[in-house]
Amino acid sequence: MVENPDQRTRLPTVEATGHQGGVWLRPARGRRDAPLTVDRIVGAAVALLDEEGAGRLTMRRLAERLEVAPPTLYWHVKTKDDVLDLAVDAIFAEVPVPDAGEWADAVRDLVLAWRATMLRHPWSPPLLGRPMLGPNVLRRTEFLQKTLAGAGLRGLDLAAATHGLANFTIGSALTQSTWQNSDVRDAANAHIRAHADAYPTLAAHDHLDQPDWDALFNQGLDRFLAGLAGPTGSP
Amino acid sequence: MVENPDQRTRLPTVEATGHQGGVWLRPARGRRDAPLTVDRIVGAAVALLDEEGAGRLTMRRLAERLEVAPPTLYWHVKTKDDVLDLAVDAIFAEVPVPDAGEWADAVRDLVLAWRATMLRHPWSPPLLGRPMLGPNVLRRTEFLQKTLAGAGLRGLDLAAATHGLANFTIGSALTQSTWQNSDVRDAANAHIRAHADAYPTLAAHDHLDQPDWDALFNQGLDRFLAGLAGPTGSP
DNA sequence: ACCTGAACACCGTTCAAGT
DNA sequence: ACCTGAACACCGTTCAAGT
Repeated sequence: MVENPDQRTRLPTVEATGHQGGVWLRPARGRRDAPLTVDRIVGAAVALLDEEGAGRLTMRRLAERLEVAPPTLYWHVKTKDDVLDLAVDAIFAEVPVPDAGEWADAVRDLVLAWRATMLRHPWSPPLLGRPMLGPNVLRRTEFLQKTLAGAGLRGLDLAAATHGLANFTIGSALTQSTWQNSDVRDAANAHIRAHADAYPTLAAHDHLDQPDWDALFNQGLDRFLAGLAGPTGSP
Repeated sequence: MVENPDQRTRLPTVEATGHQGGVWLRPARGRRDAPLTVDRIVGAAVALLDEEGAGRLTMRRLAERLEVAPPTLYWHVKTKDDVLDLAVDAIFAEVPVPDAGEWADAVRDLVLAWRATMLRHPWSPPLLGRPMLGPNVLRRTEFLQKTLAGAGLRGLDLAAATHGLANFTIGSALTQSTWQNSDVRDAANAHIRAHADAYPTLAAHDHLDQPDWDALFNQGLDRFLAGLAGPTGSP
């Protein structure tokens, strides 16, 4: 896109610097737009992941999108894995931290928003197997555990509730993000129907072709929350 | 490992074929061991994944382990993704399908074995985001749903129970496989303690440094099963 | 039918060099 | 301080060719 890059290496005569448009028209290479920052890299990574999926995120393609040479990224970021970790944490900034209020409502709001964010970025659930220690994730996990502690949970009950809610939510998002692609879902359903002799129950209930994933998740969440107020928990 | 491969390309004289050890000592190239099969490829892939993790599974390294040239794999298998899908299904053959009996016991046995298998192969949980349609996975999912249906669950209750159990189990395995590496866990804990002002609850409860992941999972599972016999479910 | 060498179009990352 | 070209050591996969 730089039409005559050699121009830059010539001695700076008045001709080259002052006339025919001058500095303003000559493409400044490097900092074309804003200067490159970690935030811009992460933003471009999230956009690339949203548009094309995890398999297409490449340091080279990311650099191209930022109009920068690939090695440039490594001045701002240590490895590609760093970019992925930052991208995961970045999307959780979209999850609103609820106001204090009835504990069960606050927990429900947080979990539902958490799930919605993962489903909006379906490349994210498979990445949650890496240590999530970014500020956005930790702040929301802190809120979850604090709210449950405020409801009276202690010790093992508290740990089981916090991890249980997170794990159920993550697992649900992982499953749903797999089957929400209608081509994949239809092929899966056809496969199960074709082997209805081996999988009669799955075939009869269209196990992988749920009409309402939201209702499924909500029922699980309701039961989980009801269980927290149950025999062992004490709120 | 072939000391003099050129020997093979010479005209077959008596000298080359019959003497000095002859066929038996001359390395037969290609089918050195058993002939290559999809099963042997998948077995080698699982071994490689167990020993070195997902990041080190490469078609080239897999071929090397099987003493075969890399393109050879592509006669038996279509893509690397196929190998991954087959590897995931292969490990679930380790999960025993319980005998019929008390439905809650059967479900518990299946889920606990499922979880144990994933934790024995910690590379597997992050791969569960791909369509799992292998016979081992489907047979066990069929058993789970059939057992829950036998307990009287129907419609949304049945779907929510089947997916809920699977999702909770998958999510738990994903989380635990991340934090069971003690180096990662210690670093995470140090990080949270260092920011105890921002994450007071997490820091106070050592959120990521659970002494007993099994107890955590068991409590969640117990509550889930209890909920199935509760207000909405009818068994 | 089954296997291979050579090659293609990529990767992530390093490093000396530019400005 | 920030960016680049060239290069290294890899990838997954294809294909014509061997046996």
